[in-house]
Amino acid sequence: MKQHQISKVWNAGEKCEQCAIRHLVLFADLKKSDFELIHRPINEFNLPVGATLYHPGDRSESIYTLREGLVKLVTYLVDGTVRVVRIIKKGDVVGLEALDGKNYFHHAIVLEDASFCRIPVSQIETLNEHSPHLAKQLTSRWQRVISDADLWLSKLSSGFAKQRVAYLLLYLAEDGGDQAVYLPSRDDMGAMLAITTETASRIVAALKREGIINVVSTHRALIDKTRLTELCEN
Amino acid sequence: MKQHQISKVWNAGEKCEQCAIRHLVLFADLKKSDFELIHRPINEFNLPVGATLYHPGDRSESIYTLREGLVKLVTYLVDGTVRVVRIIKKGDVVGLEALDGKNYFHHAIVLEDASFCRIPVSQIETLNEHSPHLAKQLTSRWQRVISDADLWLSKLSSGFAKQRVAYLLLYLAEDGGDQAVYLPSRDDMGAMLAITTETASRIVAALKREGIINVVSTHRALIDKTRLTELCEN
DNA sequence: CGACTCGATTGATAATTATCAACGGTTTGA
DNA sequence: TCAAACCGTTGATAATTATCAATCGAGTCG
Repeated sequence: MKQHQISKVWNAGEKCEQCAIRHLVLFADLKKSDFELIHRPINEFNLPVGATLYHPGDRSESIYTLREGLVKLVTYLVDGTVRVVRIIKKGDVVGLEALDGKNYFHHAIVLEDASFCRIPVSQIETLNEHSPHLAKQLTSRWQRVISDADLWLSKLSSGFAKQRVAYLLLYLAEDGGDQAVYLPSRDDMGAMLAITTETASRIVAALKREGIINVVSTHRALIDKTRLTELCEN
Repeated sequence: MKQHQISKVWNAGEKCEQCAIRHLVLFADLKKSDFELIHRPINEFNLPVGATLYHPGDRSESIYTLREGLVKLVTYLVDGTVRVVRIIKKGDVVGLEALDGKNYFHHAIVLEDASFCRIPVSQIETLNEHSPHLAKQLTSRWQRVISDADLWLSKLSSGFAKQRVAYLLLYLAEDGGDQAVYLPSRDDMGAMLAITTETASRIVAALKREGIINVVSTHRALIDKTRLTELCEN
């Protein structure tokens, strides 16, 4: 049975195509014998919108890759204010602090039905001793988190509210082609951009009136990237 | 001669005490024979206030540890706005993006006379094959950068300007004991906190009047941590 | 020494955003 | 089906911050 399951993962090219594990080159470079070793304790699971993957302070023994869906990382300030400090997109890794032996820092909350792959830290450590490729990929993951954080600091947390909203939408649209973008609740937008719910709402409403964004469902909208980009620049 | 120099570094406990390399455990765990291999190409150098360590886009072949001094990492937005996205303190590592084969992302500008230790990426890679301790330390460094970024996002980029200033001063005072804190120019404060120079100036001036901060030299001030903490909370 | 420059400060005013409040539409559940 | 809850929107007003402009003080240079 286990053998069957492992083979399934091995062959599950479709899902793994988007899986961060795939990009971590764990799959590409290891022999099939290693493969069993890797994948046995790794498991996949789903969480619905609103669910919590972990809370701050939770003991961390795994990192997670997001196969599908969207997740926000949330911090509460002493005065009760909520701040979303990061968005985890499909293919991203969450909970990297586990690799440093730290407890989780944030609330990780599902924004869109999510599918995760849980990877025990012990597994990563074992693999690190076998292959240098994993280390390279981890480096790259860390780096991505950092440059993302820089972007949030520079573009999503300064300037006029309207520009921030524009940047946010463009950010959410990244590597999503021309598909409809995830449109956060106005509350979440506020928490992401350090503005109030009302301000976020006003701006989104205005953008809708101007035809720059077109809501197609509760949390999906088509956006005019060109005009949004213009908004950012002036 | 070279032998002499190497021995000098080997024995230079005083400076290395504060050096990130020390914390990276390169020194602690390696044999003296390895040590030569490590330290030959590593060199130390100084830069004065205002100097630039690197520009964005510069080809990166080294990471740097800051032995002494203070450095800011700066980004320019498309509209010309300047944003300081990070402060590098004594013992911190700068330019980690080099390990991911990326060009540098920011302007790294010296705020207080700085002493750096340049470590070629190739050296890191070589060492990584020898010792798992280095990898651990690198993980830890990355983690620190990320949690710092989270702090900047949550505390230094939201809330009222006065609170942000208070947080900034407390942040700069971290692990500095009761010594005088580095007091940035009002321009830099603005760029760090996403407020204008004038607002920063008004707030600093007010804090001085209230006796919460006491300027002892151009860029040094004594601060009342207790009262600053209170400011953050209400 | 005096003119000059630079950074900090302050004032007056405008712009932006927050706050408080109300309303409409949708969904949920009794 | 109706009430309740929730979310988004909008209005009116207050608070905060930005902007434009001027002044002050320290330090520099001819």
